[in-house]
Amino acid sequence: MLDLLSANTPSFMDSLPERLIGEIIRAGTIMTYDDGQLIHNRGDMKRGISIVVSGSVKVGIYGEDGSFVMTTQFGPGQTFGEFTLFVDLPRTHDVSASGPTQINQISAAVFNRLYEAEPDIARALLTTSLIRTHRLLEMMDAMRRLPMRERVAKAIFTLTQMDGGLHTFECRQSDLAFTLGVSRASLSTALKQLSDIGLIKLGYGHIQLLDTDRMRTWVAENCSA
Amino acid sequence: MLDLLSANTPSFMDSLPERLIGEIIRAGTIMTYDDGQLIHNRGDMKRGISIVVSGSVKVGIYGEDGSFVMTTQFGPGQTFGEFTLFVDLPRTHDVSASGPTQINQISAAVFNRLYEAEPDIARALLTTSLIRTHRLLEMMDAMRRLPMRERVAKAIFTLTQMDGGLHTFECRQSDLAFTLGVSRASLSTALKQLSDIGLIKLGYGHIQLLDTDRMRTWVAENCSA
DNA sequence: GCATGAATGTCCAATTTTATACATTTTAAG
DNA sequence: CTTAAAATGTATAAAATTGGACATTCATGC
Repeated sequence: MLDLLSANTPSFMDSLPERLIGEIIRAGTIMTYDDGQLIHNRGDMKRGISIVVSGSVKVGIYGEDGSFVMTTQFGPGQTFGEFTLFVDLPRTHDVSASGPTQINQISAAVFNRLYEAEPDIARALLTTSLIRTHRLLEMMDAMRRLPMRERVAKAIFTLTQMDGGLHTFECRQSDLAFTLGVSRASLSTALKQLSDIGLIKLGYGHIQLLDTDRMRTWVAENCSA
Repeated sequence: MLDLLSANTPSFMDSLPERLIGEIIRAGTIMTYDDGQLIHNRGDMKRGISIVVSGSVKVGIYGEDGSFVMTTQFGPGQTFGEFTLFVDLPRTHDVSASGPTQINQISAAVFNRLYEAEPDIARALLTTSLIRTHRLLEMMDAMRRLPMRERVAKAIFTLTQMDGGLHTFECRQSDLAFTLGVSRASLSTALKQLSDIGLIKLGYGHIQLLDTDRMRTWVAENCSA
């Protein structure tokens, strides 16, 4: 799954103390969605927090023309929509199921009771929220400051860091382009360049990181200062 | 101040219950900085939370060539660096004082004691963090999906929403361009277009929103779907 | 092993954005 | 009123990115 926003970090459910996990599960209703089915609409004001139980969701925005710009994808244990509980703002994204998916939907009223009684819920949400902000800031600065090649290298590095240093990851270039919000043509060119430098090896349906340390060094040198 | 990240929203200190304000102030050390003085460096791992007491700070990233891409500017009551307390990640940005500025610097050790004892601190941080994430997502999607003109309109609308519907705001086009991370030439063109549509009126050192409602409608129609 | 659909590599023209430069307008100081 | 500095408006060429097209390569089922 191409989840740049929370890859390689503990989810909300992971961050919760044991005793609260059951509480949270009991607090909501498990809803089932088919592949592609809409879960939330951008602009909605309805309040409530959603937690992925199984499957995954795509988070992004549909254009009038039906185009979809994806921001991230969330898997089991991750939450979305939590800001609706604390701030009176419309939802920023359309969320739909990617494959058969179960979501634990907790209403604002029920969640707030738990939230007030159990400080550790705020602490767990805070940790995941801060990590997301950190990632978002990194992504945004990459978009603004870095040329395509560097941006792509950084994204690949981030993605391969999950699963504790997996060296090859499965993904079609079109999916990666979609996740990064760039055209497949540009991505292909950038990947070719990284391949020429010897940082990665391109395959059919997968990308191989040749040398994690060299990549780390290269990203540090070319993407930070 | 051109603060797209938290304009028109309560700061951390605002969100804190009365009785904790004094605690937070006593927990840290007030540091004084001159205009332009560096407060934190991107890449630093040193832990601690910083709260603006007076003045303001510019948050962004310096390029090797000395260029600076600003992400946001924070004023009194707002925090930065809080993620270093919960996550072992390097700082994402360079932070420097904008004008004479006082910062309340609280060490990780001291802050954590308060944080564990007082759940309302986590709750206050969570609220501001979620608002920032919301803004960041909106900004990022604007960058990816919207043409310059729409992006600029949206930014102006966001900025004029503070102070409860101020209709004119002081700023040089070069500053606004800087904040939005675009060239002054592009911004100028976009502003001209918005002016031609009749949404804004351009002045020397200020921009006037002619009709808040029309602008709201226009932004809703052109920037959302 | 062959056929077929899927995925990749690459080219081009069109578009967007930038950097740079310079003319014009506005402000404020003398 | 004059003048200089500051800010804005605008033109041009260069650069980056995209969308579309198409040939090539790969994987898989038959």
